[in-house]
Amino acid sequence: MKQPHSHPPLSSASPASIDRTARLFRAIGDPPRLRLLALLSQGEACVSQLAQAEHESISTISQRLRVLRAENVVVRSRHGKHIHYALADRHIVELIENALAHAAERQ
Amino acid sequence: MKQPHSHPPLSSASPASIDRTARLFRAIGDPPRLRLLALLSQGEACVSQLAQAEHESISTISQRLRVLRAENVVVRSRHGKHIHYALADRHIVELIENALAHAAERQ
DNA sequence: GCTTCATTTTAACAACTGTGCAAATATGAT
DNA sequence: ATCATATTTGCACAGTTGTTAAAATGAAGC
Repeated sequence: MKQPHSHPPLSSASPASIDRTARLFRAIGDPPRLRLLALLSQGEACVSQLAQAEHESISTISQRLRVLRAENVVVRSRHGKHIHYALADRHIVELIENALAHAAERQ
Repeated sequence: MKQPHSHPPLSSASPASIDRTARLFRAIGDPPRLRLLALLSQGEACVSQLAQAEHESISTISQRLRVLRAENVVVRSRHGKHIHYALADRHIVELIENALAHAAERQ
C-alpha cells in the first residue's frame, strides 16, 4: 500500500483553504477544547454534563463549544430541555488520534 | 476495510498527551506558518529563501520557524552559510492534507 | 396562548497570550 | 577577523479566554 487516501497536494492549496485549515487546527489546538472533544468522542452530551465533567461553569463550556462549532467540529441538536453536542463527523477523531500518535512519537 | 491505522482511543489520552497534541495543532493553526509548511512540503529551504517567497523579513520568518521547531514540526541543518529547514517527517504533510480535505468538505 | 422555569447563549470587561517589527546579538564559513 | 546569515530581545498591538451578569430559547403546565 502507498497512500491511505489521495489528497490534493498541500503545495497547491488556495489561500482560502489554508485559512480554513488553520482555523480548524486553531480551534482544536487548545487543551480545554481538546478535552471536550475527547469527552464527545465517547458519545454526545449536553452542555451541563460537559460542565460537570470538566468542573467548569456552563458559560465557559458554552463558549468553548461555540469556538468548535464555528469551525464545524461539533454539531448540536435539541433533546427536550437540553441541547446535545456531538462530533461533526468521525474524521475529526481520526485527525486528532493521528496527531496524538505523532505527538507521542516525538516525546 | 475498517481502520487505516489503529490508534489508542482519544478518550484514554493522558493530560500530557492532550497538552502536547494541542500545542502541535496550535503551532500549525496559523495561516502564515501553514504557508511555510506548504513551501517546505516541496523541499527544504533556507530562511532567506522562505522570507523572499513570503515577502517577509528574515526575522519574521525565523520566528515562525521557531514556533514550528518547538513542536518538532520542522528540523534544521546547516548547509554552508545557510540553515536549511525541512519538515520533520512526511506524516505532518499527511495530517495537514487530511485536515485540508475536511475543511474543504464543510465549505 | 401565556407564564414559568430550566437550560443555554450572549455581552461586557479584565487579564492574559501571541505576533510582528526594529534593533541588537550571535553564529560560523571563509 | 570579517562578513553573510540567522536568532533573539524588547516593545506595541491585536486577539483570545474566563468570569459575571443579563438575555434568549423553548418545553411543560395552566
